Parts: sequence; structure tokens; C-alpha cells
Amino acid sequence: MTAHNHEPIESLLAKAGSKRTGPRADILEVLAHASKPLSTKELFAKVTKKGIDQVTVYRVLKAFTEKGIVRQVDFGHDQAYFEIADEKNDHHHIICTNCHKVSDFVGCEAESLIKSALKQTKEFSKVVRHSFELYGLCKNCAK
Amino acid sequence: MTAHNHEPIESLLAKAGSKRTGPRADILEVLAHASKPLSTKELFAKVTKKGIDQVTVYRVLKAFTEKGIVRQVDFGHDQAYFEIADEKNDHHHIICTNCHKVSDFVGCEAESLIKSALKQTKEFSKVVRHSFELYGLCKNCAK
DNA sequence: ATAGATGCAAACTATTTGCATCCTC
DNA sequence: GAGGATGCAAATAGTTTGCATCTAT
Repeated sequence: MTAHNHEPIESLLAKAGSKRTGPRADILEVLAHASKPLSTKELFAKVTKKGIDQVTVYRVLKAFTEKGIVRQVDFGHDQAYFEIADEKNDHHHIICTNCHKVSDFVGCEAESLIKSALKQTKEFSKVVRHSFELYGLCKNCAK
Repeated sequence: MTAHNHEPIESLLAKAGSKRTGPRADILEVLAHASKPLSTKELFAKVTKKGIDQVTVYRVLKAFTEKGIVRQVDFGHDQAYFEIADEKNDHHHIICTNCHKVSDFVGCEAESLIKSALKQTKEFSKVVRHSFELYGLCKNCAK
């Protein structure tokens, strides 16, 4: 996710049908301005000065994820990462296994792959979401 | 991974350059006969009767993963899953979010997607591995 | 004989839960 | 005013580490 094209906080909160509280607005604000998915720890570091408890961060992220306005992504580190969910933009991430740098890219042919997968395994009837992450080395770490 | 086409334990251990100890052979044996990736907990349950400690399971899996004879996959549950690494077979998993059933499928066009991703983000120079998992409902849970 | 492997206990990290209080609607 | 939201403390779950002992090579 680039930091630019995000919906206003109010609109996101409305979409989630959640009360507009300080912590929620702050957390959304931080996520909306992030240039990459943030871990709970990173997020916590940015809002703790406002007196927001770590538990609240967890609860808010969980609620938002369930409401669909935030998406959890997994980078194989030992924590969960979150970004503003952007339904249209089916982007994915490329992660540097050395320095944890993250970039986005678009264009995973999920549609056709899902169709093919469902044809192969007779045991599944629908796919709701998918993960696709690339792990490698950024130019800096490759030196 | 289907349970059939696995290399003999000895061959895998040799590939890893590891000592042939009871725990290692047992763990490889269980993994080789599994029809799906196993969580540490599942693995532990299957070898604990032989007096193998849970810590040993973790250590063996970590070592094997580093040696490349075992691959760790992530299903978004809260534990790590492992399967025998099979370099040729670039298969992926489709996971039921309700009952955790897992099936395999093949044919993710990683090659071209990776090429495209590297072209898009100028910041990475190489991709070493990738994850691709589908999450949905199996036919049983979809009812 | 020796480096690596194991078991046991304890430590750590991420995340969740219980409960009283607070605040938005 | 009422139900959801928050903070604090404590509990859980998964995984890792320290250290003494053991064992495959």
C-alpha cells in the first residue's frame, strides 16, 4: 500500500460500524499513512505515547480485521502485520529476508489459479482469500 | 504433499549432513508419511510416545528447515507447519478456514510473476522463495 | 575423543482474557 | 442510560535458551 490513496478515517470507521474513539482513530491514522504493513509492535510504538494500551491495539486490529477495513498479512516473522484493506487493489508483497524491507507489486493471476486449484482438488468449494508473498533480497542486502 | 513419493530417510539425513539419531529419523519418518503439512503440535503428539522431547522437535525442525530438507509453511493458524521439502514439486495449499482441512494444488505461475514483480519494484534483486496459499471452505463446511 | 544432539527446566515473546471503569451514541 | 470500548493485571500458547548429559562418528 502506498501512503496516499486512503479513505478518510471517518469513512472507514463508518464502514466498520464502530464507535469513533480516540484509539481507533489514531490506529487507523497511523495505518493509513504507513508505506508498508505495520506489525503490532511497530503500531504500538507509534501510539503508546498517546496512552493507548497494547491490549487495545490488539483488540482494535482484531475488530477491524473482522470488519474488513484492515487486512492481516503474514511475513513469516513472528508477529502479525496489518495494512488498510483495499478491496480493489489486489497487491502483494516482496520481503527482504535480511533487512525486512517490504515492497508491493500487483498482478498475481489469482482468478485463474483459484479456478485451476478448485478443479484439481475436488474437496473445496470456494476460495475466500489468498496469500502470495515473495521472499528474497533487496538490492542493498544483495551486495 | 502426497504420502508416497518420498526419498528414504537415510538419503534425506545424508543430504542434511546430520547425525542419524533416533529423534531425527522418527520425525522425518512421520513427516514423510503425512498427507499434509504437520504442525509442531501434531508432530509432537506422534513422537512423544517414543520419549522425544518437544524441544527436540523444535530444534530438529529448525535444523532441517535450514538444511533445506524440510519446508515450513504458514496457514495463518498460530503455529508453524512443516512438510518434507520437495524442490521439484512447486505445490501449494488450499486451507479450509473452518475445519483446517488442507489440500494441495500445483501450477502457480511463480516464474513469470516473480519476473513481473522484480520489474515493478526496482528495490529487489532476487527472489528466493514464495508463499501462495488459498483460504476458503471445503465442501463439507460449505454446507 | 569430540562435536554435535538431547532432555529438562526455565525464560521469552506474542497474543488473549477477566474485570472494573469509562465514554460514545 | 446502556452497551460497547479501554486499561490494567494476569493468564496462555508457541517457541527459544541454558546447561548438564549423552551419543554417533
